[in-house]
Amino acid sequence: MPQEPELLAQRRANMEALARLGVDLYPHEFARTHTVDELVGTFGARSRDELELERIEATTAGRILAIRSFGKAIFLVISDGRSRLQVYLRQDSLPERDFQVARLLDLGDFVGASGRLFRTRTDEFTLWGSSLTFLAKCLVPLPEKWHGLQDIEIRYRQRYLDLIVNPDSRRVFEARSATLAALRAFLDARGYLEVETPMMQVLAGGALARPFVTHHFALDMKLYLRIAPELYLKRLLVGGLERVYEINRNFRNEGISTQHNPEFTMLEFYQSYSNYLELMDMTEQMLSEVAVKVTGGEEVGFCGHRLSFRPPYRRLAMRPAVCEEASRRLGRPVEERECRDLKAARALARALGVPIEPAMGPGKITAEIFEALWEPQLIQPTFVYDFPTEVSPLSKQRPDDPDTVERFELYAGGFELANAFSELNDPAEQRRRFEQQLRQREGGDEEAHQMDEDYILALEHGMPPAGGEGIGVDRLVMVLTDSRSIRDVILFPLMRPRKE
RNA sequence: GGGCCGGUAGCUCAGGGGUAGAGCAGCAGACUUUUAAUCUGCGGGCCGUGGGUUCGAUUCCCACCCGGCUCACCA
Repeated sequence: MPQEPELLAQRRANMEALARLGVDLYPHEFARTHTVDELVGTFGARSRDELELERIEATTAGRILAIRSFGKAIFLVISDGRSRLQVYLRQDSLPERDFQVARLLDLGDFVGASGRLFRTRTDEFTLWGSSLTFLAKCLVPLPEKWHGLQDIEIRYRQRYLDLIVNPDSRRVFEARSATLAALRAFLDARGYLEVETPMMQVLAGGALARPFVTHHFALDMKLYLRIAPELYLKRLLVGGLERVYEINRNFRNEGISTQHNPEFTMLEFYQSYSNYLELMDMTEQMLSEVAVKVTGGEEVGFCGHRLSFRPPYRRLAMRPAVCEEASRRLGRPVEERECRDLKAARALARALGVPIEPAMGPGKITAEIFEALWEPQLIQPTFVYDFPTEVSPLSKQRPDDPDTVERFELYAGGFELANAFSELNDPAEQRRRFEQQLRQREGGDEEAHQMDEDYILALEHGMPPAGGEGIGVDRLVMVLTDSRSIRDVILFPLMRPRKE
């Protein structure tokens, strides 16, 4: 029989001593007149004389983060998660039992206290306790007060500990909430309808990625967790909902990295009678507004850079950008037709040292070259537009150039934040694109798009011209909170379970 | 999946082939305005797991587990 670790046994002993005093260890409620944050916010700036004059009585509660005991007097620091407040307990100011309770407290316990606000000799804003109520026991020792919780694995696995001791972590998730609210406010103000579409789909479409597979017993059918909501949102355009958006989780069965979590939050919005050029302007307005609401300004610090979300953003057409950078690196003029011809594109990739697969066509090769040459240097918000049709099975072609689609991606901080295009609404062309994807799938590309007859049927009923966009919300929050890893902006990122 | 780095007390971290170290936290005592409280004393460890080398391994070697960064795939 393993012995209970000493630190846990000591806390349990304190709890049992409280029980012997007749203390309710887990009372059902506690009525506060103020939260700690309200007390600090409302009265924390009052001078000592003002507090003496006003004699403000208050009842508040929180978790104990520090105990400084002087025998017949005890200072507690309690927190409501937002702010911290010192509570002064002295034997001659409290009922006898309350002081006995105070002596049995451990760091991390929850308590409530009533008393009068004052300032100590050292000018600390403090509640002079006249009663103390035990509210909940913390049976496990918390991380240290001074260094906080550094172990990144525990921060992710036991996020509650991170939130208790690392105020910066809490701020990140407050900023995340503010980001979602700001995105919704922006779209709501423009007449968008927020909708929810299936997360479990018969066919995982709308993006190019490997899906998670599950099974429904009653219907005895295979189901996929969605990799994107796109094709359902566009069915709603067919249904006459002219402006729709969805903020929800996507699931992709791919690698995990500082920029990838298997489940991640995506905003997708679609606007009838719009196109990718309008969406660029709208994206600039949206991100500017969101940045101001979340961080207080259009400029944000990210990984040592100052990113400016003040419009307009730089705009780079993909093939000309590839030619420009390739010319610079190769020391000879590279022409756009080299990006459109398979043999020339292969040669170009080889010359630039960009790895490619035999099955890739010139469009895919061009996109690969672009990412290799440009992505790391796209720190300031930048629109990359006019993608090869080959890599964009759901986008509408340019009227003057069928090899190019009206599509852009927004880069910031060195990675992709958004993807948008004029939506392909011609069912016959959509069928041809799916068929092209099927050929790529047969060529070994697991992520090529599947044929979706039901979606084509929807298009056959007529979809108005429209623009649509997806924004990686986690990545946006990363940029707005200067977080290096996507795991820092997801409360419970996926971790391999611990053994035993 | 490949490469590099890490895992030692509740937390933050040193250390190193021969009894395991510090600070904070904890326990006992003193102290009725402290605030990283202070002072005195005391506990606390499967040194990630399993093998191997060795008289002896927490230390060296191998494998594995968990994590971080990075590359590849992707958003």
